[in-house]
Amino acid sequence: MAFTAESVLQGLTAPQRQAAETIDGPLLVLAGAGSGKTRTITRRVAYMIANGIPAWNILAITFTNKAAKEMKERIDHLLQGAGRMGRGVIVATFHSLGARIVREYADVVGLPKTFTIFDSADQARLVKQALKDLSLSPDNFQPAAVLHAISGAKNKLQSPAAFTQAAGGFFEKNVGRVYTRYEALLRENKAVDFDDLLLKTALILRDNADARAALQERHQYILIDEYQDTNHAQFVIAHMLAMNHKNICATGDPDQSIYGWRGANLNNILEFEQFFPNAKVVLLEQNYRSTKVILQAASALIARNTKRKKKDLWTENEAGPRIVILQTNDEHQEAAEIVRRLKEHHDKQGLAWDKMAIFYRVNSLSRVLEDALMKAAVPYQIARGTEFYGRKEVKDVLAYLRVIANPDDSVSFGRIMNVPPRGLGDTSVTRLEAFAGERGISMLAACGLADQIEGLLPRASVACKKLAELFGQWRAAAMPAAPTVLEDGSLAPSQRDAVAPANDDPLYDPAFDQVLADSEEYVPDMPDEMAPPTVADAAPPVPAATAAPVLEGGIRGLMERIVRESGLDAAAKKDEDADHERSANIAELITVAAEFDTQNPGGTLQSYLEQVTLISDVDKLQDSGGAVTLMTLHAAKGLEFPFVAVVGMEDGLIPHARAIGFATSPDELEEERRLAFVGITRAMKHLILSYARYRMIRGQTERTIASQFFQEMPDECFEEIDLTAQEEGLGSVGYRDEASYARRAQQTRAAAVPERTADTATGAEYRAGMLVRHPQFGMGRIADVTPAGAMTRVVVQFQGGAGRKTLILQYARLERVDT
DNA sequence: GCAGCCTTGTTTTTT
DNA sequence: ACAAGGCTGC
Repeated sequence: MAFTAESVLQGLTAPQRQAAETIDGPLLVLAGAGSGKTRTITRRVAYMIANGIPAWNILAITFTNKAAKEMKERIDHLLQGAGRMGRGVIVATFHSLGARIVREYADVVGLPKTFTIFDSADQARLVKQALKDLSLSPDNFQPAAVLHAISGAKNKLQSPAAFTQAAGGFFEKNVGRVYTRYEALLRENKAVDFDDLLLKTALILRDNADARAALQERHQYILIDEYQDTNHAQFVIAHMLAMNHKNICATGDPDQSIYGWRGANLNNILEFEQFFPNAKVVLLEQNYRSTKVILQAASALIARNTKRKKKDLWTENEAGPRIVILQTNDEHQEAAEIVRRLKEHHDKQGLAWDKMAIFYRVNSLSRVLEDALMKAAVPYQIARGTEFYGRKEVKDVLAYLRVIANPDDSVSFGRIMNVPPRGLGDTSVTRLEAFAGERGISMLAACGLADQIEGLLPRASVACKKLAELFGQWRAAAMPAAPTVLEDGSLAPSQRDAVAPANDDPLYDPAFDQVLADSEEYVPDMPDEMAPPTVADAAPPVPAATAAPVLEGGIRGLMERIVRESGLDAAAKKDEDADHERSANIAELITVAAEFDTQNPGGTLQSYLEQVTLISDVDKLQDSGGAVTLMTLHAAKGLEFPFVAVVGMEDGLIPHARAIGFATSPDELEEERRLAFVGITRAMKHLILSYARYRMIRGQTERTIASQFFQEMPDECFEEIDLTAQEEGLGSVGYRDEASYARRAQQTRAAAVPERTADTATGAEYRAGMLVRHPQFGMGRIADVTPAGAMTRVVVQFQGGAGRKTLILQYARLERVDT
């Protein structure tokens, strides 16, 4: 078949075709679950190329690396079949795109090109350090909460100054101080965090006309998938890129927005037409994935939401079997029964293992399932790609690499300074830190000058010098072309504090402005991954990549050398009996690095580190692994399986306790409903929704009640299997007990309160109206109590700046104030 | 300086 | 239940 504009549209339905044909101007594709969205957009890209649009001018943004890789493959496949190459199409995630743009325009934001990307663990470390520097207690300012606030600010493009200015209460004011210090620490380490990849990209595009123009020309046709899950920073990036050529296609489904907690703004998609006037809107409502029964239940559920664009999903598929609602005594019985049913389908119907999946709300539920699968000898894979990179020994090796790539990364250096033990204990580290702080140099640099440090033991001094020397050698081998950032005076921290002219823009950040001023002589170069391929009939629009440092022996060779020369392998071997997995994990890391070398010949150390840092849980999943797939509901987005089981369909899990509370926003409950909707609509034919009457949560067995979402789906979709022994007393709180649902829920919750003495709060002794004292927020009055055993929540109206807060009683350390 | 024990806390979900 | 961080004893 000839490769023509017409041929690539073959087989599309009318609305799909309409979407694929609209390549100029803004386009919104509202694609219902299972409506053939991926098919449509890959064809759309092929259609563009068939119409003569250079592949490298097309940018497709996906949600995960895995989705990016798959889309690339599908496009390649479409174009190769027609004798053309589509390799030049850039497919990236917002974060990987951000990493490349920030790398390319690093000097515009005052960073060396070798900057490090900090992961969540590094971020937590930095926040703790910032709290310490400001003498704020981590008890009153939980690092996770502070980090969340900082992340929220960054997603809204708020600089520390702007955030502090807008801060209302006591807590926020202090978060503002922490944010300021946190940013300074990032800069000292020449590092960025995940949010910075978006924020800095947005700022580069917004504030640097040259960069904006260049990037607009490079990315003339933009396609953004999962648009419902974009946050403000991503929105700004999209707008800045598209504002000139206006060829932007957003695809998504408001009903599948499940990342509100991460700053995703549903309005980005709901109000697309206001942001992009004259936008064409295409609705894909026909579902090709699921049976009528599954679709009916899902549609009924999602219809309860108010924040949505109404869509009527329909299908020509068969009615299919009813959805199984499985009730069991506990999570062990639940897991065993689900595995039994999977096995039955495998053995009797010949359904392959990789056609089945089990979803859960929280990762902690996976353990019991794993046990049951293992016991039944059922092969399974679990979407936890990041877990491997979270292991201590793996992080240690990567920390060495990060210091080699960026010697200013003192967070990584601090991590491995004494790993394996080389006689540098707390005292020596403190001395070194003080010395480095005084001189404004990195920890590694301080190590090199160890003999100048007063009070440092000779033994420690020798160890320091030796370590610094090792890093010198490694750097020379790995970064031949790289200038030593240590000697690069233009990036001195003092630059940050320079006084900038007044500006009343609330988003204005003086530090950013300062670095902009230095960006005149910037000459863009193309990161190699983004460089367009050489195509015979058209020249790439930008010069080829500048020579990257060639790494002898690849990442693998470097890694092997480090592991050997640092003494890591000796240390791992030494206590092999205690922890035999350690050497194995390091070996595995080296194997994966070797794969990277093969796939990315000439790949730089930065590109390797970038890839492992930006990896996501689903990225490692294999399509044809011949294994049952286990993952969270969040990770399941975008996937489909003939057989799906969703476990833990209980109030408190789905919807999660965080979202049920009386005082929490209805928006959160809607997001939980969307999450359930996503889970259900992953199923093509068979679906099990299960709940257990008792479930062990954090070591405590808790009585549960069925998810309230069961009430929202029609009974005729269900077949109920009840494996609980009908016992005396409470009876079973099933999904059907609508009339007495609320009353029973209360009873069950009250009965579920574990045995505790009066001094541990369970809610019984707290009532609305009572005066209480909180160690952090001070005096307040209880507005509401929601009894739920260990999860009992109280809403307290605090006096002073703290305002109204919902607290988990068990953790809140509330104190009654008797009047 | 370091290993092992004990206390403490634990807001899902993730790039 | 489980992990991380602090403390104690060598």
